[in-house]
Amino acid sequence: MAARDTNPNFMNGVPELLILKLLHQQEMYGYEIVQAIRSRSGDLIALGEGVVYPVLHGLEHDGALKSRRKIVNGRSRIYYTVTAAGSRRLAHLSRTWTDLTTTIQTMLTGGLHEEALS
Amino acid sequence: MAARDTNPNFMNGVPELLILKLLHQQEMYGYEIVQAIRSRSGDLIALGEGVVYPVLHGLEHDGALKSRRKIVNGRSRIYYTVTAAGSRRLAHLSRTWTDLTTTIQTMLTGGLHEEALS
DNA sequence: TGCCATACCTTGAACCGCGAGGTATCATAA
DNA sequence: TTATGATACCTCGCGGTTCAAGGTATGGCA
Repeated sequence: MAARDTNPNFMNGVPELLILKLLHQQEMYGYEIVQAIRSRSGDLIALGEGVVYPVLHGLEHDGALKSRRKIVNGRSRIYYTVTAAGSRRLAHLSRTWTDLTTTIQTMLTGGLHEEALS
Repeated sequence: MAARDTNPNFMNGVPELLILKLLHQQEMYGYEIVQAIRSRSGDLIALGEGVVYPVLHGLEHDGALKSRRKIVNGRSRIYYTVTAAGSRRLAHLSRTWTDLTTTIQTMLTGGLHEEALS
């Protein structure tokens, strides 16, 4: 429910971004997402369940995800998939994020139109 | 005063990072920093004074910056420079930030499946 | 005189991510 | 049998950051 109109509140939506991306690649359930993010990032990013589940619920509430219950090995899992709206949201978030980080990275390395530095 | 031991709290410290970087390049004062960030980022990043000044004070309090008052054209300015501790802090932050964003970018593009469009 | 740019500052609220805690089932080990 | 750990879901409240909005004061200009 953010929608900051000035800055995109910087990197706040990273969990949402990663979750949307994963689900865009394949159907997954919450607990699986927690571990997938951890392992695919080489343990650099470790989102707790207290982060992932609320994001999942929020995205579903916004119509970006849809879910279905499935029983596997006697365990109940809730699988999520990305809707068309979710895909759009992912594309938009992804682009914003890339623009922002690219800009920052440039400021960190290049600095500006002045390279007389060592 | 953060010092998240798990995740580096993602991108929270971006204002601090940018400010340290600018001051590492040259001595500047608060009002100037606000405009420098705005212009050098092509208006993509617009930090308000309510963000910049507190960060400046916090960094000085932590010994990462030192300041001196200077009168220019009858106007009082507080110029900040980076201390040795500040340089270390910048190096550390910068590295952490780059690692993190690189990882995320890889997760975003590494999918290598079908690609929708813009 | 009035207005805008400069230049500093603080405050309150909003927001987000986080850890801690809670429930329940299944597999394995003691 | 019991107990421990992994699986799998969930919520609550704290804390840290950012933000807009507001406040003070001076200088330049019309």
